[in-house]
Amino acid sequence: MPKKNKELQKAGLKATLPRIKILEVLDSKGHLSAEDIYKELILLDEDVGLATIYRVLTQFESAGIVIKHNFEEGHAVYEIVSDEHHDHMVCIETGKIYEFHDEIIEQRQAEIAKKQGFEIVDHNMVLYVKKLES
Amino acid sequence: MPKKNKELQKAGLKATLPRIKILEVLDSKGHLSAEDIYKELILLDEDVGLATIYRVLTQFESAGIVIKHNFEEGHAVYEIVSDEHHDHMVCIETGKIYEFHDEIIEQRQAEIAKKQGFEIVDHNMVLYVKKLES
DNA sequence: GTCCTTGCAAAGCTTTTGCATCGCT
DNA sequence: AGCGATGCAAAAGCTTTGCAAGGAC
Repeated sequence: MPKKNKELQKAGLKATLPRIKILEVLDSKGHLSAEDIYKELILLDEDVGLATIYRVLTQFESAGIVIKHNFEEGHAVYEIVSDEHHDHMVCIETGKIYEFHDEIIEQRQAEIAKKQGFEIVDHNMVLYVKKLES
Repeated sequence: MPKKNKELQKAGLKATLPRIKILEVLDSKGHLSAEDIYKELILLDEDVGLATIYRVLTQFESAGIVIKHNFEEGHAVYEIVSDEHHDHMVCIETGKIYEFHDEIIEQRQAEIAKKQGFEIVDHNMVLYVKKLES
């Protein structure tokens, strides 16, 4: 449990209650918007201001603790950075988010960039899908 | 030149001056935000309200005339739909947008979705790149 | 003439910021 | 104690909407 404190201190951030709670919620629930986290914390009887959540998420992003995604719903969603990179698949019927990783695609992307004289700094790939007829 | 009128009528939209002008600007300048188009039209001495541009772009999107992209700059950018699908590469140093298409990646994406019991409805792939050291 | 479109202003949403208070270390 | 962090409320984008006036067919 003091693991999260270490994580925060390593990033130069004081281990405050709001920050720890936000990390915990992200850990257990995955892909959330600032508002989602806000509501989640209210359910847990933790009174954290929405502004604080935005500030903390921005700091976490700079520290490399979370990634911010701009899927297309008019708001950003955040997730904890895991060891291995992955991309996302969003079901347009259920809104559920699935993760996947494909080395062949990653390699092609690097080649494509290189062919034009670039190197990849980051990338973003989202597949919008729906269940196949059964 | 009456080509744009036909295009609009086919979509069930009256061929009004604002709509024609917006199409022309998108045709010549590529990837633009609503604000970009607004400024561009002012330069051309065409007085079109920003709200109209948003409304027209939304209609164009529904009609399949333009695509809306949510890159990550806090605003959407639009481009005319071309015959062949393509993805984007954004240079983080210059902000320039490059287009590319890769059949191998497209196939992998379809396979990945299928393996999980889904079919792809749409997808979004953006590579953020920078120039290789020369 | 009818119905769709437009422009302006106002409202809506997500996100950011100012400032006094509070809380880690 | 000191300085960073928080909360509230206000402000700042981008985008949407209501409504009266204007334009296409």
